[in-house]
Amino acid sequence: MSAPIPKQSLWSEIADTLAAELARGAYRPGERLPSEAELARRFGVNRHTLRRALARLTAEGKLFPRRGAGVFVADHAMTDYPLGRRVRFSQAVSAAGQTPTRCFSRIETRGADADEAQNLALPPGTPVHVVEGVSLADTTPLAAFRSVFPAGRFPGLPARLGETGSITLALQAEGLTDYTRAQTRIVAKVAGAALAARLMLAEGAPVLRTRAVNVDGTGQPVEYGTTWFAGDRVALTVAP
Amino acid sequence: MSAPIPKQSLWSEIADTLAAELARGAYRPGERLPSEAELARRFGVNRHTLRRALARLTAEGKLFPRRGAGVFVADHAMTDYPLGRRVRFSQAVSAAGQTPTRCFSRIETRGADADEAQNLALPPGTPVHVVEGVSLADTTPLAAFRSVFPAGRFPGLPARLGETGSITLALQAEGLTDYTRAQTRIVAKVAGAALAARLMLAEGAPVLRTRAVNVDGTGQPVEYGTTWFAGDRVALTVAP
DNA sequence: CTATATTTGTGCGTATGTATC
DNA sequence: CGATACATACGCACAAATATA
Repeated sequence: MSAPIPKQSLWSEIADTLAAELARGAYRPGERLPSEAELARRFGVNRHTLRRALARLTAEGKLFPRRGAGVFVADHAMTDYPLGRRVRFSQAVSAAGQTPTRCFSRIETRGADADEAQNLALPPGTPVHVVEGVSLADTTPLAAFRSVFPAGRFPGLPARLGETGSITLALQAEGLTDYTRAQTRIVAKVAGAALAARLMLAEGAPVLRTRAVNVDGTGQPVEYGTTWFAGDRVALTVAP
Repeated sequence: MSAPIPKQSLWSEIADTLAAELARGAYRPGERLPSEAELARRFGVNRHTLRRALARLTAEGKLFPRRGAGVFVADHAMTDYPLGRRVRFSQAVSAAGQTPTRCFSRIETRGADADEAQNLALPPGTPVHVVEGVSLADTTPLAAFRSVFPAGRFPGLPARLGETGSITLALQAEGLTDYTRAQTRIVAKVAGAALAARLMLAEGAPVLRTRAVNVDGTGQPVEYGTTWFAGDRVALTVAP
């Protein structure tokens, strides 16, 4: 006889069990799970042990806890986001049959820091417009962004942004007819508290961060943009 | 009077404090931190509270705990990985001044599942070769991969892989002179237990997963590959 | 090589805070 | 308002891996 049990940790086994039940469709998306206390009783463990299992499923984007309300099954709708020469957020969301929205949370003008200055090919401290906001599909945040523009070249940009609600249109109004993406760097991060709040994600959820410099027809940098995509709601696609 | 303190959670404040000290360079990469017990005393909190702070820094890839030994400062060397028409892992690692290694952990032939069949444009159940392994820079795992090939077209592939140790060379030996990447989908995930072990990462660490289909000159799929990159060791770059 | 101390990982119990219903 | 449910924090104990004498 033998006991060939690998002996994982308890919370890990429970997480696997629950993940399998979720994959099987035992709970519908949006549905509430039994309370932590009930689940702890069911598995015969302490509530802390069960919470650790839930924490992993939450980080994987499968569950969504709401304090005071319960733990809910996340509703997954993956949006494909093509990463081409031009950025077309609206098209990507529309193609998925959803309504694109863009919301600016901060627009300010200040001196460029070292990183921004380098990427925009400006001396440090040169005035730049900084635009922050969130992109939504219907009511779900897909991405948070921060874009930096040389203020000297686009003096009226902040005003235009308020009027048009679109970066592309605002740049056109400032005389920039065409611009393209020079290079993009993509890294994976986990959401900290601030980012998690902006994207309505759990802390520790995976995030795709892209950094790109857009240039005009002469190769002059006109925008240095960073975008954080919710890892379990967006898939970036690259076509050659 | 007033208490204008936002009153974050204790563990969150501690995590921020430690993150600032790490960013300041208070501990060198590879150095051991004070033990959890000592740090807990320093901040005047329970060990669990401190551990939660460490957990976040670990998930962010800043720390690396070794059971029985201590908690260490992670040594970060970001490798840029260009995502072009052709895959050149060796070149990317060499360009960073490191030695590329590839190690195959499993080579088997079996029937294609639904997903594999669809991406290779084959009927489900058609025999395919499945190759799994890890790519390293020096001794650090950068990526884990799984590639699926139509077995009918490359009957001798498993043997060739053992001989050459290279997928590109093995395909050449099987008569495929040239192939290109059709499309790539990129998503962010968190590492589960199995993946964390293969990449020598902490569970919950962020991971970039790419899925790509490679086609020959006629557009026929010849490889369906999935790669998991360690999120804090690799940056994918996309050039237009 | 063995024994012992140290250090991280897991698990239980209890209590309290805070948001929701 | 009270009841419910998740979030945080403390304390204790032991297991497992490592380091050290």
